Amino acid sequence: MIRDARVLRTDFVPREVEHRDHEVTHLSGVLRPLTDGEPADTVIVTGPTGTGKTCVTRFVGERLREETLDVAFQYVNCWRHYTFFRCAYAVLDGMNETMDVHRQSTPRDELLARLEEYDGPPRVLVLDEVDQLEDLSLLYDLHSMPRFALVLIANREAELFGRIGERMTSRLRGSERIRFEKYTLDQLVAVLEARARSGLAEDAVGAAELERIADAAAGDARVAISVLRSAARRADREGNDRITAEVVEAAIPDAREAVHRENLENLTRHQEILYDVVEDAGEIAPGALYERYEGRVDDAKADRTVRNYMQKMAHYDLIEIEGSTRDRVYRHPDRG
DNA sequence: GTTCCACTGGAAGACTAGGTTT
DNA sequence: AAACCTAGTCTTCCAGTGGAAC
Repeated sequence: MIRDARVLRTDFVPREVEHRDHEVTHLSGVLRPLTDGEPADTVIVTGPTGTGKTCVTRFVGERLREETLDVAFQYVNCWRHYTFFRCAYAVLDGMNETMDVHRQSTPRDELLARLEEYDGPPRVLVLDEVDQLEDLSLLYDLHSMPRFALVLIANREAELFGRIGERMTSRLRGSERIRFEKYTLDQLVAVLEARARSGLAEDAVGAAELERIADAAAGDARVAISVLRSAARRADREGNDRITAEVVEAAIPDAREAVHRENLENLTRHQEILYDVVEDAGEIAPGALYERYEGRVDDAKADRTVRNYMQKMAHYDLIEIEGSTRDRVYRHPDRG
């Protein structure tokens, strides 16, 4: 039933992008000067998760490379490389410039100098989830190097500009913006149809089933595609040559669970204990949380550290945070 | 309206791990 | 071997916030 598993991965870049013509044209237009060896403006791409930001950017990058031999394209995920050092290192790594840069004890000045020395072809530098960078001064440095064309991807523009320094804000204010909106139900069905056509056997899934998946995904293509994948796997396992309505229903919680399980595995012992406390309580105030956490370990971290842990877990969607001062509560997402 | 105070999150610095230099 | 780097983690300190109690 599965003809090409790659197509069902959420990071797959299709040959044609569905319902994002305007965004594709806009982004290509901004990067166009690179084909003549001219520098291109910085682009800020914003929109909720699963709206095709990363996909469109990669798509445009691949097409640009097909058209022009002399353009390099590089993608860096700032969630995974969230410090100044790791992000700069990742950029250098993509340029094969890291051989003599050692994993540690390399001052940031040297990393910057090395970036500045770059004299290869113009390079499109995509910084995905750029709002996750904890030190945004790297943007300032990269922005001032004309050999790099920056594409900054963030969920919300306001958050990015809120953290960015004033001098950087004024420089970026004039840069191009591309905003992505959530997919409508019909658009999402079209996305799924395209993936099913090239990834699955013919007639493996019907229109009603795709619509059900699209509906459950609530405008998020990433969720939709991973539900489709797990439905296809499930059908395969059960020896079914069609994705039935029952298989779809069973696959919907699968996708959520898989992400959840993966995130839990990344936690440290202390974070795990905090997660357990919140899970047991369902909902808990900060004071009580810390008290119970302290009772369960004999080497408790400082309260400030616990607050950092909680932020991190909230980021992984493992817990929810509500309220900003005295009304703050931590909550387990499946309850309350 | 005023005061109280539980809580937040930024900043600065100590500490640790892992490397290089002398 | 000792002295000296750096990144990353954690702690300490504290101004600020806004809900709750008066």
